[in-house]
Amino acid sequence: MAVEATILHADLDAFYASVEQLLDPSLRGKPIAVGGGVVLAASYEAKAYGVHGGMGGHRARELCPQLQFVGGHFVEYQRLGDQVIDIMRDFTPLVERISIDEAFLDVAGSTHLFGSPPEMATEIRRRVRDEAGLPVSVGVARTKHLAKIASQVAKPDGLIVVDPQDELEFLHPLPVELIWGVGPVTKTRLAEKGVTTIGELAVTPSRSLEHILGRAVGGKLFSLAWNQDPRSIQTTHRAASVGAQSALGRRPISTELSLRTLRHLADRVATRLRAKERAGKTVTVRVRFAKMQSVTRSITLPAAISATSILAEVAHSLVTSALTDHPEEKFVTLLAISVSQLVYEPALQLELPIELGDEQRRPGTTAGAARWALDRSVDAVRDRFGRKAVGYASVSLSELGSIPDEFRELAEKDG
DNA sequence: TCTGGGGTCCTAGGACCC
DNA sequence: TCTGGGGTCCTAGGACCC
Repeated sequence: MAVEATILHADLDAFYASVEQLLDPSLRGKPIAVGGGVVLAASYEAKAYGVHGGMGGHRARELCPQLQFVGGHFVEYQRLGDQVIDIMRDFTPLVERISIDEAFLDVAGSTHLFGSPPEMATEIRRRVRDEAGLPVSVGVARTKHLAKIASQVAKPDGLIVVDPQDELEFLHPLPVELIWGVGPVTKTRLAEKGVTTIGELAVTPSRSLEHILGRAVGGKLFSLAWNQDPRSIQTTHRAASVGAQSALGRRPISTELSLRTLRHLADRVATRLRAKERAGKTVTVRVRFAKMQSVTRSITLPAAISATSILAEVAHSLVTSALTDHPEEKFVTLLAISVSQLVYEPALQLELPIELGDEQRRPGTTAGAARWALDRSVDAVRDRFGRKAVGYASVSLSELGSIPDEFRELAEKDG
């Protein structure tokens, strides 16, 4: 029996920029960039000038003087992203969302309802265009890996179906960097060996690839070059870590800056942990110095934590250790906190309001539990009255960086 | 190309245990 | 006490993804 291509990969085109052009018709057809200091997303008109996500705003203006920078409508991004995913769920429950604007679908079980996979892909594209007003590219293939490559090749606003008997004909002429997992470093290492296409990769002995790239990467790339991809659609996933970071420009190292920034980051991370009813045992900090080189320090604690103040203290001690090891560094350009080794930690039912003093006086209550209880009460207040209602420290965002918090919640980098 | 934020996975050495 | 082999956890770094 013939194997069918039933995996779809759908990817909204230049998502943030497309939303801005949808909301403001005067921006349509023009080169625009979402962001400011850094380009978070560029419209296809801007990409034609070489502008792409992650690029500094200054450089982008050099490439495209008439480039128009627009602010972000973050609530709209989330709403439209959700709406598009909901359209996909009308075709199958087997939807794996991998970011705000991208998802895999397995439609093997719904062909009797909606027709062939290419017909479903066409209908999804039509509905996303009609109902959400956005262009979306779709790849259809037998494996996730190939479906994703097909959607990238289909961009912008296209559809590519790879029949199972044509897989290698489609795959082998393409450049290696289209493979998921091949970035600039791997691309360069392969190019040094004369390998630039997936077909050339496929005929390179896998032992040789493992020697150049390491066992895992080499073996994986060899398999993917022959379209061996056993991954299935995963409809649920739980995060393995929760983190936050803050770019600082170029600041002289000081305890004051470290404490204030870490307090803010710890608050962000711990609040999200508690919202997920998670706590973590391992705390990792990253310190980036001038010239962009960074070091990490981590510690695994005997118990999982989710309290803001404990996290801030642990992070501070780790950062201090990193700075002590690098006395030659005079500037820090970024600080980051991440918590991993997560465990489930259900929220206790607490009576509000909580008096911290009472908690501490209660027999058998540790200081850690008291702080945790304080954190929970702060969460509750914020739920009701908004984030700004309660703050641990008077750290304003303008002091920490130019990117508003809403940007931090949504990660997209295209181009 | 002078760089924002949130993640995943892999490697490698050392500690520690059996 | 010149001494093997395997497994697991911890830590630090790096490549990559969206």
